[in-house]
Amino acid sequence: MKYEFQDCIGSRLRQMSRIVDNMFRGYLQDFDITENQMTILFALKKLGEVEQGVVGQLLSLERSTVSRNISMLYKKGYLLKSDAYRPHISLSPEGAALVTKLVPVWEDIMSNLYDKLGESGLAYLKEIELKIK
Amino acid sequence: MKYEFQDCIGSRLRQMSRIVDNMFRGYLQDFDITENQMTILFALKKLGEVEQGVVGQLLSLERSTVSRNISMLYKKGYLLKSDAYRPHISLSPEGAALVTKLVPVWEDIMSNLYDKLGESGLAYLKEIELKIK
DNA sequence: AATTAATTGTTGCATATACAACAATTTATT
DNA sequence: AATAAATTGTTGTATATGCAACAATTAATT
Repeated sequence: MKYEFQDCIGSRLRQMSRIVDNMFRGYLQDFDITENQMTILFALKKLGEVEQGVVGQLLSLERSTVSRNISMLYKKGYLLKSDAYRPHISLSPEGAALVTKLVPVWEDIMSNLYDKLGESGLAYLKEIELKIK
Repeated sequence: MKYEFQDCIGSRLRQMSRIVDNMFRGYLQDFDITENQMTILFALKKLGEVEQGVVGQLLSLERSTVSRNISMLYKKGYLLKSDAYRPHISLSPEGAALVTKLVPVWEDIMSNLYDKLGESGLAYLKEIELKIK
């Protein structure tokens, strides 16, 4: 056997993701949203007005997943949606306001993670990301 | 703003995990289990006979998640379970046989990922893992 | 222009995950 | 030994994810 079970890259990425997500959740306790939803709001802040598929493309999320995530954020009032078959979505004023409120919290999380990872850790992460994508 | 949204470590780890999990799923199409379930079977192969909490500890999984994951694998017949309140669980003969069948497939996946990541990528991953845990 | 093909979004179904509340058991205290 | 405290497992609820099948629309062919 070339590798040991504990080397499994899939398992380890999943675990790291869980650990970091747990940390995010701790910081987001007082907010109406989850870490995934925050990611989508941040993405839309950058993207502006787009078809929802663009979000999936950017985040490697399956169509159906995007559909439901968007739907939830829409129900919460954070999104605008044109009423075509493929509606363009964008942040509502409430969504934009929430992003503004979230940014400092997110920066705290990032600082916390930076303390753990260091400059080299960030560079390593970017390397791995490039190679995997 | 110190960081850009696309630098978000949580979001990026989640995405990398999704991408790699998708790849795993492709390889596991002909098997009766998911990539998560495979991880647990592999863990039990190493652990032997343990309380299920040990699995959660090892993989950073919440109690309730472990409970349900174990329950599913048990229903599939891959686990043995003593009938105490905190039963000791272990691989059943079927589970052990499945692990044996899975190993070469898993090695293929690992090779594939190794081709992408290289020796340095693996080292980077380990570094990040150490720093985050 | 009409038909065919491809794309995009939604819904049903299954698994994965965490939190909260609870139940059962084990460990500590007195 | 009896009671209190801590630990462990389960179940209800909510979100996250992907696949398959379908519907609606758009793009391509003829």
